[in-house]
Amino acid sequence: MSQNSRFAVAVHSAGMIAFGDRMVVTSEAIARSVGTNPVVVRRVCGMLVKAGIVEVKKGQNGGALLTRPAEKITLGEIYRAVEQETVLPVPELSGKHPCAIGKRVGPVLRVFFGRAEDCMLKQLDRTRLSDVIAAVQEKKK
Amino acid sequence: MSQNSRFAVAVHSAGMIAFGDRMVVTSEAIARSVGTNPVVVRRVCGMLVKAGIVEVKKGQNGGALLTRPAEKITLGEIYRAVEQETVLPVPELSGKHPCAIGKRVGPVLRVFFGRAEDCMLKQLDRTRLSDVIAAVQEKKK
DNA sequence: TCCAACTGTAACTATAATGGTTACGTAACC
DNA sequence: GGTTACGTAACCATTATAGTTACAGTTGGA
Repeated sequence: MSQNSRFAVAVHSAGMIAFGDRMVVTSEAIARSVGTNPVVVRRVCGMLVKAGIVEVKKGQNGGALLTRPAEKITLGEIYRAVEQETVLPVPELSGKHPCAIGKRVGPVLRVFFGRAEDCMLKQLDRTRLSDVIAAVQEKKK
Repeated sequence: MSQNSRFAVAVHSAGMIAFGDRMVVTSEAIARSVGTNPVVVRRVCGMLVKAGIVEVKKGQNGGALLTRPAEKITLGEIYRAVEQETVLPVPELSGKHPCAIGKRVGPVLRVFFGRAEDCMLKQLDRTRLSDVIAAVQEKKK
């Protein structure tokens, strides 16, 4: 798995935390549900903490807790919390570049690619964590 | 550069080919403009050929040619030609998974993530190769 | 007909991002 | 104080990708 599954882990984790309605959830329990290692979960949750999405209590009976109800958390927020790289990267070309036209292309592509990525993010912003949870429960019955 | 710049290379290449209005363009010339290696360009162009976007003539005076005017080629088409992986991957979890809830999450995430990605692709479909070329020329003056 | 110019592709290397794992220091609760 | 859980560093394995070299095959022109 070289592919980036941080976002998926983050959403899954946040969902689990929301599930534990007011109860703190340990990284170990989340890891079990996600199917990964507690350290991986803690890494991701650390980013969610920095973004103000979850709180973490240390020590005995410690674990994670959402800072807000799941209705007020969007997937876009979570995405931005754990990813900073662009999805459609345009490589920086080395300073001394011979082709005059080639030099202009990069910035232009960044504009167009950026617009496309914005569309994706807008859709993620429209989706709330509670929507995900609802869909999972829907499937349950 | 471990990041995926195939799409950027593909669009840049297609743009160059369009520039050579009816003239074939060699992989070497494209590579110079893109700032990469001719083999990399040929690899990407091969995918564009498979997608029916460009034609390639071998042999002396060989090179690439668009199969259609740039107005009829969208960035979405080019994207699909060179990328198949999803942008927001959800890891497949190993068959025997203990958590019943966890097992349901993956498919749900794929649906929501897929919607977001569709938005991105729709925007790319709205953008034509000619738009990119125009923007580059715009910048020129 | 032969040669020069291109492409297609295989093979190999280097790089970088990521996930998994172990280990250990630290904080909090009983 | 001991147990529980987090935070983080450190390291390894895996994987995707770009870059590069090499070479066979094709094509057009001298």
